[in-house]
Amino acid sequence: MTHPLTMPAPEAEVVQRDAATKALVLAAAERLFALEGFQNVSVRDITAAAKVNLASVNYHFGSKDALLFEIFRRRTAELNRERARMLHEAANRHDGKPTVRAILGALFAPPLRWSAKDHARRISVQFIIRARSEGTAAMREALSTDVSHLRRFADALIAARPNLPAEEVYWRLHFSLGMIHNNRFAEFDRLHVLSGGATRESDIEALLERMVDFAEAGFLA
Amino acid sequence: MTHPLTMPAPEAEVVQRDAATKALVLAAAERLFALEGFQNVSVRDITAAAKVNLASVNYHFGSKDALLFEIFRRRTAELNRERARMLHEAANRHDGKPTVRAILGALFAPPLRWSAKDHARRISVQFIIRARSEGTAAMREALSTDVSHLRRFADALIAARPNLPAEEVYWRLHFSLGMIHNNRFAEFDRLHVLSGGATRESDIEALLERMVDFAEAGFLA
DNA sequence: GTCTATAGATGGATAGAC
DNA sequence: GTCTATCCATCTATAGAC
Repeated sequence: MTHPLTMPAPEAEVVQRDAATKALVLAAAERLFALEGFQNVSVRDITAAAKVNLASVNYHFGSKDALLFEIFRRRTAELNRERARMLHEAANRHDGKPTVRAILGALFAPPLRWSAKDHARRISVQFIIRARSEGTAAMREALSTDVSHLRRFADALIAARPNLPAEEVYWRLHFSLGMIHNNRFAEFDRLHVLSGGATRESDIEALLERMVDFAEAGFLA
Repeated sequence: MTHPLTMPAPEAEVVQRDAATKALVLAAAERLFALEGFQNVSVRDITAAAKVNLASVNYHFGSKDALLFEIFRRRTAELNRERARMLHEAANRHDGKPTVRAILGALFAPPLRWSAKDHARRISVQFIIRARSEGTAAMREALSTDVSHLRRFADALIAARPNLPAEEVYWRLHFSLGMIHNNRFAEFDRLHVLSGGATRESDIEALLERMVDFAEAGFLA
């Protein structure tokens, strides 16, 4: 025991460095994948950005694809949990039968609030959106789980609009999801150019209200 | 002249084979890129599918990226032309001031009709959608031109809803574009699973009307 | 214009020393 | 667990024969 007071035990130190390395890799990978695209980022890019060793990706995650999938799994689980929580709360507020507006709020608010300039999950939303089109076979497979999480939203919407054919409700849900999936940085930038700077995505709550207004009108049509 | 009646002149034959090879490459590349993603398709995959020589991509197009860009350029130009034509016709029908519904029809109809099961451009729509998220730097640059083609649609919508702040109109146009961009094969399949088979994208005209209904309601809200 | 062979570069994965 | 060196597969692009 050479430094009993200034240093942790060797085992603890190893565990700490281990966890730190893993977290550094996860953060760097998520960021690079979200910004550059999955196929445009190499393991070398990730480890260089994270300032860790090249071999650490394979050591901690097994492979590049496994790392990608781990990020995907964590973020979609977190997002789905938050959406389900908001839907549950909306149901509680409305005696188990939430309004179309409340359901759409639960669907839109989590990914939109994550997109706020100072939010810790800002980059995660971009990652998730990208995963929908560029994801690996394993990720596309896992998106079936996503369907089961959408089940509750579809059922709630059908209950909220009992006179509408279910098929119609599914299509409108599809349209609403399209509105969300279009919120990539590049699309915001293009819109900013088109509008001559009039659109600012900085006011997330205002954007959320705009989106809910638009989709709600579509559902009540 | 060995076969003057059964064969074209050698020069014509060469030109014909040339044009045929180029067309075969273009078709195979568009298809593979649309289905598998840009980075997941190699020049070898393309030339194998087109049953032409490996070197022909570089001979006819210069590089893999140039081939990709050529497909992108052709298809977006064709799509924008058709949208502009429909918008122009709608303006003519309404004394130069088309309704929100007619404008949305001109925006949605071309890519949706191309998506019909038996349409020659069915795969092109998938290619274009993919280009928006996976495109190269050159393609993203070219999407600025896309902005200028959207100008007319934005202006027409602003004129059709003069009491609405322009910023609001831009956001609603953004939402409407999101509805279109979400029409990837994978998303249709997922919706099909979620709805238990109730949604069939085979009836394109019905889907077009659903989309216009939804977006029009959002614009009139 | 077509085709084969290959140069030249990149990237995922791993062995083995520490 | 970390790190270097390296293997091996894959890919784009091109030279050069036909």
